[in-house]
Amino acid sequence: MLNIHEKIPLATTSAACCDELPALRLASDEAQQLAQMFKALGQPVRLQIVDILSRFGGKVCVCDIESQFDLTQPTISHHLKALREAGLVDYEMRGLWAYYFVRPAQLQQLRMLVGEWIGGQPT
Amino acid sequence: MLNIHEKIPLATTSAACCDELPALRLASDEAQQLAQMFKALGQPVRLQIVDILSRFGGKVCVCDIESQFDLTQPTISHHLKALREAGLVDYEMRGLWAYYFVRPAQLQQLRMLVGEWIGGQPT
DNA sequence: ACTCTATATAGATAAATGTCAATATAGCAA
DNA sequence: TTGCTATATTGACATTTATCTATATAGAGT
Repeated sequence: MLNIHEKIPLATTSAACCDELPALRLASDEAQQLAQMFKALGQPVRLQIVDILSRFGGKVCVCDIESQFDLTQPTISHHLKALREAGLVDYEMRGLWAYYFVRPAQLQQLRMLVGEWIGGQPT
Repeated sequence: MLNIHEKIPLATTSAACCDELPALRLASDEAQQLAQMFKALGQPVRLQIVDILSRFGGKVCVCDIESQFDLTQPTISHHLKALREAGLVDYEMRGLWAYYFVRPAQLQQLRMLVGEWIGGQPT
């Protein structure tokens, strides 16, 4: 039950502050990068794309991804780009086809962070 | 290396489709809910708020959260609302003060999903 | 009853996002 | 070379988002 104002008369406005609450552990740039990964997953279509790639566990042709959604090709391409820029997936060209796959190390980063968060607590 | 068109003459346009790629495992509404959690974490300020609450491991006064950021009170309030609506945090009023805390079960859901994704693969 | 304080809500605004239609790019096939 | 195919890029547009200022709400102290 943390509260900087606890036991300080209500009238007092700016109280000496918060050595109890540790400063941000996530440096701003680190938070930026992690947030970009979460954000990429924070869109149902992209979440499902990552789910497809992860569960298939290999390289999947864009055409197969497209066929799972009722969206235009440019829209899928746009979402794939967002996932690439977040570092969550990568791809490889083979002739005309592009094969996408997840980057497990990046997913691992997310799992580790969330794991640290709930590490101490009972489920 | 999945590709519905593999070994089908290029000229052929609509090929018989994709029984190899399993249908979406994440139902649309499930994806919606999970995506909302990821989206909530996909904003650096909210990510840091959750990090603060998780690492402190208890209930934290809004005033203490505000003091960590260079943002106005309504902006922090707005982000807390987004986290609440995603189900990631909850709060409790005590007099004038609101004490926020994480909901570990929801975080657990995220960790489980990501864990399933990378489960088979080497890190 | 009045005032002060902590938090939430409303309204405004600039910026970012998701989608589509149209076009570009580049490999393959005839 | 000419045309077809898979994917990416561009540009437009409506929606959502992050932020602020101003205001509302409601508990506490006097």
